Amino acid sequence: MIHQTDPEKRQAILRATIELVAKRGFHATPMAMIAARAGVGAGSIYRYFADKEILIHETFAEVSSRMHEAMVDGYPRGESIRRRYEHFFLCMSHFFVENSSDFAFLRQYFDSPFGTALRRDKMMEQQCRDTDCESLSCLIEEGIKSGHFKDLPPLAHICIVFGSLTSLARDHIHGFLTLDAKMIQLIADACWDALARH
Amino acid sequence: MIHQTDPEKRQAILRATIELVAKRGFHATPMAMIAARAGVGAGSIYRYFADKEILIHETFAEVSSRMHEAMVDGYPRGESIRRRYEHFFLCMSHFFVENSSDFAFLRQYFDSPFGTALRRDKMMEQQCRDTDCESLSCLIEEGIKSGHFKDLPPLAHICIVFGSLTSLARDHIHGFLTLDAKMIQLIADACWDALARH
DNA sequence: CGTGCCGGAATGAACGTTCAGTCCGCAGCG
DNA sequence: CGCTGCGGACTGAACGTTCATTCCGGCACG
Repeated sequence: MIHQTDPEKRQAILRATIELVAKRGFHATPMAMIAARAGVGAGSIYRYFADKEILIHETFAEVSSRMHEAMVDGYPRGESIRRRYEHFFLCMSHFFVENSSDFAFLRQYFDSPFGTALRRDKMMEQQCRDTDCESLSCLIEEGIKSGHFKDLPPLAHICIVFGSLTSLARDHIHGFLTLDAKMIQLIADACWDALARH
Repeated sequence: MIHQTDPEKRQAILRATIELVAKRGFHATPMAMIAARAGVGAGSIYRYFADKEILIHETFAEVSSRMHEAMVDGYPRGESIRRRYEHFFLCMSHFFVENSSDFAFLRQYFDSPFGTALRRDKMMEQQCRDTDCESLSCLIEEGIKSGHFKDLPPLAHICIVFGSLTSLARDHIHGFLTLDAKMIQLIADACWDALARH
């Protein structure tokens, strides 16, 4: 059994994992490097995580939950669908821009055959478990039913929003364009046009 | 110096690399496995590629050029901007759906810190070298200048189209939705709404 | 019978994981 | 209050494995 005696040390390991995997990719970050960056001995990681794979999965869980928090915080419950859509779009953009390591880690995680199908489901599940359904997918289903949105599979709408957003965030991080508040708003409007009936 | 005595063997190695990296990820496909799948000895790979990194880069070049071909084939030169946009969208969708291993390989390549900045530039460059500029980015610049498209950075438009499309292709391959011809057309229309002024 | 490509065993480096020893804080005793 | 002994978290050198790369005996072809 693993005793997690020092939560700070655990956090340090998680943070080191995020930063290194984000910058170097999973296959190029040895455990020893993570340990060095976290300021712990190589063996100590195994006090907190059974092996490398579990470390990666738990790191994902941590990032995912932090992102979920950011999304739910300040959700304009009960307001118009357009405003709620904008909340999601702006929150995600800001989260990705502000936490670029988290973002890069997530991309690595999802696109390596580490987190395929299963994990995406889990993420959706997690967000939909809320009693008031404060998730993008619920918003989209609502929009389709109410006739605000085009009659496409909900997942197609999600792909348009998420796909655009993550591509933009990536290029922002690589320095190819600048996602300031004004730009984010313009792009949110553009993506809205893709979703909306006209 | 490397003598490439047998072009067929070289192709077999490239194909094996694409399929294995697509399915298992780069860090989980040893050279020995590639050799076995290609039906050659472990040492023979080094007759064609100096090391693993070069093998990956050249595999990317091969996939990239095949994709470029598919894109240029049947380009409706001189027709309306809408029709040319649709050509790109439909070609890419079909290419990704038909060549799902190529697609998965490309995603792995771009999102691992293998092909960051540099490679994306190269891809754009390659497409723009054509005298008639049969590339999506040129199309978009034309659309912005002519007032058909919103006044955003061209790269933002590209992110919306590429990002949506690649997310959709991924979910199609994972079986979460079905990209048939009709669906692709609907989504091309939706993305057009994101690009277009209204 | 020579020549040069080929395969796959051999090699050495690098990695994940382990474990014997170290260190630290505390409890109990003098 | 100080000294000592103890428990367990921590360390990092060592281990066994895996992998990229090399090397050489054999084989096919001329």
